Amino acid sequence: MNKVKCLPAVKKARRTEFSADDFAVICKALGHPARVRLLKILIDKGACISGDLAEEFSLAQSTVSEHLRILKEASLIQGTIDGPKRCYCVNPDTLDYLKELVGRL
Amino acid sequence: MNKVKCLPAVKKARRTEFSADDFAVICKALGHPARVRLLKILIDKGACISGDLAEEFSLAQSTVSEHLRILKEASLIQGTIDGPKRCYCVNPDTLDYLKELVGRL
DNA sequence: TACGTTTATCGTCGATTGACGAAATAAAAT
DNA sequence: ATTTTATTTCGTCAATCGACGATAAACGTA
Repeated sequence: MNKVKCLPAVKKARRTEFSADDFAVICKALGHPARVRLLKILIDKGACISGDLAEEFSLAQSTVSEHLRILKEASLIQGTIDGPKRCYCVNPDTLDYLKELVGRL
Repeated sequence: MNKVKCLPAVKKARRTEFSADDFAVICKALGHPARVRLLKILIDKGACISGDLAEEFSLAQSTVSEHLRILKEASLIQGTIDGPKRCYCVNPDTLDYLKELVGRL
């Protein structure tokens, strides 16, 4: 069972056949309630400063940062530097890809 | 972050608001490529005997059985006894629920 | 330059996962 | 009733996860 750690070419992968590996990578990243909530907040609010996100959870700042890193590694979100802060937002391509993969189940 | 290990009431949970916990439980179960492939085979073939499933993977039979157990715990599949064999099939309710949750992202 | 603010990374620890072979279980066939 | 077949469960082990506090890094500002 070969490992796939990230989704380097989300756009390319679309419109081809179902990829169990891609789907597993995305699902694994979403296999924790905190990460699902983080993603949902970003979807609903459009974008959020990392600090604001951390306040919504009863988790240490470093833990939230780690969850964000995992979501970013799966290409589900992307972060842009905004001064000393980080502004995170959803990666719509991966979200679309997820919906496409689920639709093909 | 409270833990949710299974989906005891998939049908009831539908048609209500988005549940990050339910979504995380399903995604966690699908966070391994072998389990995604197992589910896909069951979807495409309708139903499969456990032994036939193990042959498609370069994994020990007990490992495949364990993956099937995890899928079953997440209500994604269900198994019925067919003599000494087990016949697994998809649980369409959970699959629909997954599609619904993804649609609400 | 030095300081404060914000976020990422590091090191640690206990818990969980994934894999396997061996043993146990359940039903069918002899 | 014993054996065979099919599958689950158990025990083990290394690897990964999730959480935390402490530290480091990046940036704006005094």
